[in-house]
Amino acid sequence: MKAKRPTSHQVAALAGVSRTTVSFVLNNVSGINLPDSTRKRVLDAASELGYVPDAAARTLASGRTQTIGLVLHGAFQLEIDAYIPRLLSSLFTVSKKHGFQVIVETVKDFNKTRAYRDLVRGKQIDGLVVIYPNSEDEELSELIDAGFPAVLLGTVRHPEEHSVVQRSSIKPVMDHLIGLGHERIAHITFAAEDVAVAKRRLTSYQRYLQEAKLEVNDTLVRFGNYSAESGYRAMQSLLKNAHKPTALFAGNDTIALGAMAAIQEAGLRIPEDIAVVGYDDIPNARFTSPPLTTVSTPPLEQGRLAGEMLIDLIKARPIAQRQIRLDTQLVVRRSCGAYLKTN
Amino acid sequence: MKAKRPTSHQVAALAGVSRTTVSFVLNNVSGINLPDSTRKRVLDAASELGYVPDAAARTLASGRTQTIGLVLHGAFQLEIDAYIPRLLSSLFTVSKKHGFQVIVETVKDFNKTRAYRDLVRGKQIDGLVVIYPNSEDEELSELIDAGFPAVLLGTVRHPEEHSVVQRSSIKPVMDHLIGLGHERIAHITFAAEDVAVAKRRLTSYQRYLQEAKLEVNDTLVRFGNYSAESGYRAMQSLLKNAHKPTALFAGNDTIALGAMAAIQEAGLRIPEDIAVVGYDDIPNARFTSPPLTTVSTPPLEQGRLAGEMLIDLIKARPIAQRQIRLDTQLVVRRSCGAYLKTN
DNA sequence: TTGAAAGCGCTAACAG
DNA sequence: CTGTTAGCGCTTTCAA
Repeated sequence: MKAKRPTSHQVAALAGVSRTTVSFVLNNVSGINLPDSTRKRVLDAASELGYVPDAAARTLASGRTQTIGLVLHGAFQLEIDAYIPRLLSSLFTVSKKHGFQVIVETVKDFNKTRAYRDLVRGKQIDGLVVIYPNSEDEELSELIDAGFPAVLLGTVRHPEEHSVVQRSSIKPVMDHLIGLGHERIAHITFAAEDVAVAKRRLTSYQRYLQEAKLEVNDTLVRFGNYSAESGYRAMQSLLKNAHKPTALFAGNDTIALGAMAAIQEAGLRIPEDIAVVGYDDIPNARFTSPPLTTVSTPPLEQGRLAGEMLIDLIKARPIAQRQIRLDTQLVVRRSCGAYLKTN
Repeated sequence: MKAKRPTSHQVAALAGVSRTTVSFVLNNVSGINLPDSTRKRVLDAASELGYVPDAAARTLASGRTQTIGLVLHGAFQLEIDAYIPRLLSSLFTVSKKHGFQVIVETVKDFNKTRAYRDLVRGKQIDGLVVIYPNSEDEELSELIDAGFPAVLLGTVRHPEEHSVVQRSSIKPVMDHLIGLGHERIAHITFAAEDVAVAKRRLTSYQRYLQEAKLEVNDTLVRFGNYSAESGYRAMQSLLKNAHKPTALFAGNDTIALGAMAAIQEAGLRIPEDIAVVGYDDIPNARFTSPPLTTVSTPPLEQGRLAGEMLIDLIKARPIAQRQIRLDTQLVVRRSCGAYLKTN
């Protein structure tokens, strides 16, 4: 691509106007009334030359990058968790619709990263979406305090921060399992405790057990690490308990898949011997054997809303609500449910 | 973030040198021998001020963006196919390691898109990775002919084009199924025919059937569309055939998952009634019920190699080979295999 | 070995 | 309503 690209100068020359006018037309600057004829001449000239503005020059001059940064937990989330790609997809779509690019920044360790700083200070992005931010992330707090546009997903850290989160459906899950008569309900988290959402699912699980006067016991809890593999191993470990659980609440569907494999491999039936509930309702959840009971969550909507909120923020438009809470819903399938009632 | 960011000017002032020197030090320009003392003064000044170069200014001046563009088939690939996110992950990782950002461009219709053009002409990227490029994509060909760095994944269009592809393992799959005695083997593609890889899997399937003098019949073929859902429906349709297939070769694992659900829902057993083979060996494949026989493919390696090749291309370094072909391997699990032999 | 200075291509005051 | 012009912050050639 050594070929000289056309510049706004050439477009101006061809259209017989100044570069200013070209800029006005191409950026659709409001408050300027150009005759349609001029406008058309410019547009025609631009398309004839195949003119596309140089992004860097535009950014340098305007201070806007038309790019948003998406920060997530490195390899784990992208390689394994089926929720994230769908979130990404809708974020890409909505961003594109509004003329924004998305830069994805994968972060290994949230506690010692310069990911935000370099992206923000290098003026590469106009705003930030952070998935599952760490509650103690100081750098993020500083950025937000300084007024940098940011939308957090999944975790509410501070009510003033802009966020899109899901309402929890842990209570319906636990009510359902307890209603079926289960008394030894195990839990496998989908991530370590430093991921706030994973931790919250765990503590909610414990709270609802307590409220139902059921056994709250650490021997019924295991920590997964995003992958089906980790769910598989966690379940194997749970099956070694003296008193086996009669039900499992998995931190997410991927964990549940691994756990189901471990259960069936041990010669136990789902749900007759052990009922299983997941979380997220990934597209495959209805195609497991048996189909997985889970909580349906809206990744596409979450991505879209986060993108729209961030863009509003970037454009300094008023935000209706700083915190959007999305509904989630228990979806009962065969992996737990009617079957047990007939026992 | 209204706070004025420090510029190279201020770093220069603090270090008592010129901006040129700052630029030399920060960019590690070779062929310039600066005394370590100067170098250190600059580095110290930069870190004291928290200086991060303005990306746009740097790009404008240097002509380099340090960004690569990744083009894929919109929502479908990202939301559904488990292969893509893993590829992305490794591409992100390797890019980051070499100081490159990644811009993801999702494309709806490869036949009428300006995705490449705007990204390239807007000088937003230094190079391009295209996943499953369309064989007839003229725009892409023009770009490559013009010498723009590009690496294609999954599809070989022209031997001269840089690409990272997988060796096919269709033959081992078909050999295995045929060796087990199957005579009516069905196939569900993972995408429509315009995706070259999907098409190639189909034609290979047909070729090996033919070579084995087995029935090649369009009633045994269905077209899926990435999702498990589409595999599910395709299988339901296959099960309506007068002569049911005794084995299924699914275009990928996600399709296989849906198909397995349809088979089991119809009251049939896997592999006793119908054997199933997938493609990709997604992380969940060993946790299906029964575990899925499939072809293991190396998304992480593919992403890494593509990234490295592209960066070599961008930096005009010599490329060892224009085409990298990765090995794939049949992984036999219970969804087809030993079981049938005992029948 | 270091510094001066000329752009890179665009935007957006400001002037006309 | 349109054109002139001064930067935006950096890289890099050339000269000192």
